[in-house]
Amino acid sequence: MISQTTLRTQEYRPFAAFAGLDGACAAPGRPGPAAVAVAGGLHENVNAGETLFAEGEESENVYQVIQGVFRLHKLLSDGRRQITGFAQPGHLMGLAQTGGYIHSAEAITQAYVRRYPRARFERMVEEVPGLAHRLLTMTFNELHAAQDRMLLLGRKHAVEKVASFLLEMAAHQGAADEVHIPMGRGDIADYLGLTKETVCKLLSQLKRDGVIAASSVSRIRLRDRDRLEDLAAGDLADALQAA
Amino acid sequence: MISQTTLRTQEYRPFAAFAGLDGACAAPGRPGPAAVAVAGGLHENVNAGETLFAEGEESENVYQVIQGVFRLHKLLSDGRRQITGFAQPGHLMGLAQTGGYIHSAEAITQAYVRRYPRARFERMVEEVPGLAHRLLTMTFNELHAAQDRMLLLGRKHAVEKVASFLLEMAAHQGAADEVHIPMGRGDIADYLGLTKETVCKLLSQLKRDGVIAASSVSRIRLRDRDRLEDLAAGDLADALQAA
DNA sequence: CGCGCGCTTGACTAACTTCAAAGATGGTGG
DNA sequence: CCACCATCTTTGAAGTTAGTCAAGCGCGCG
Repeated sequence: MISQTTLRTQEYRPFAAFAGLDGACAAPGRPGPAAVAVAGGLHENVNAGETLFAEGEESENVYQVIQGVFRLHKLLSDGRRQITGFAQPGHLMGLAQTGGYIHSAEAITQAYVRRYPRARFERMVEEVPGLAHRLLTMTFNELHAAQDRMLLLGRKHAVEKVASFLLEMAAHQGAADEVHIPMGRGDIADYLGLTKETVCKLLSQLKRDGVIAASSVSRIRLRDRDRLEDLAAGDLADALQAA
Repeated sequence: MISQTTLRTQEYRPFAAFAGLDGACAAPGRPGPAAVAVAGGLHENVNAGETLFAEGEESENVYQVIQGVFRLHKLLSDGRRQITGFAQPGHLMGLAQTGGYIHSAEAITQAYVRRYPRARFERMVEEVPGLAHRLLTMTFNELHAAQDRMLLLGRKHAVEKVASFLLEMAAHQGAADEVHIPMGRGDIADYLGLTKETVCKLLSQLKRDGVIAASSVSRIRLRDRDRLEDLAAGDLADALQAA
């Protein structure tokens, strides 16, 4: 059986189903800095590079991304970092079961989020019909994506990881061939379990081989999507020309 | 901030909350091979090495492990394998949202499972009060564990992976110092993103250093749990004696 | 326009894998 | 009950991939 893993990853859109959360509840809540009361939550601004919440911290709020991109990461004590995901508009962040947040959230770009105090969010889940079920669907999809990423982290080679990443980004952006990469090379590396140097070298190699082209550091064009998909799936791993 | 990641992983027990599913529903359903009708599902036997379901297959059933251990894995087309988890008693398997199963399930030991046809399971989730919420909790816990494993796969060194694995197994078995390892070295390797040879060599190294002892291949005694926890957390990575 | 940070590249190194072979283990049948 | 065989585990030597270190480049911001 041919694994469809990579393709499935590309099709996955986290939390798109949650868009309908709006207007479910409109309560006061103390406005934080730069907060604006909006139907169902407090609208807040987060600047690029700012930390929204940190791993281990008491989980007081649930956030939904309105605009911008966040990185979610975990750290080892010596500073090694694993980015467990990027949160794009629609995505919920900070859903901790008990205890503190399970990862940190930092804005990669300037961003807006909607904030729901934890207790209020939980009340909504109890009261709004169908919300628990939608949350369940979203969480399953997250889990599914997490398992694809385990396969990537544990078993894919560096080129395969980079190819998978490019296709995943493309899928999030409507599968156009021109992909915008909002995060830096270090973030990509910590997402794929590589170093920033390795990411650079492999992007350069893909450019040399004509699989991709770059109009700028953060804008990449997928010139040969089939080749990229074969690479991401683990076929043709050695089909690229040597340096 | 010191990451508590590893400790949290150890404390995690998948699907323990689901024990109460019993007796929720008792319907006929065609009995499969060796199937016995039991409150809430069909009781089935699975022999060691048998495949319960395969990645991509139409997801017709949801299973709960009654006895035994399963490995859940995904494959790349050239045979590289990533084990995304081990399912122990209480654990639900085969919860696919739409389309086929997201991974394969194979019995490591002789096992018993309870089978719920998919439609029936979904009806139960709708009808049994609190079940959706319990499922949500379980899925969050799964996701949490998956993110810990991303950190392990992407950023931990080989010794740290093996140490983490031993502690995770110990935590599943009531944290006693004598740990039973039901799976082979190859399974451990495919779970940790290593090769079986590397797993062997590092277990031997841990033995030489007095951190663990082995009365048999599948029975390991944790002699210095503190050291093992430091290793698993990524501290002391180089504190072991060289070969 | 200039400066700084992040990106890129190359040479070297280390960690893990691969390959090969010997050593346990346990299940089966004589 | 023991011997045999297949399979899994263990160990060592050689090979590869990705990481580390170091230096130059270039984009974008002020």
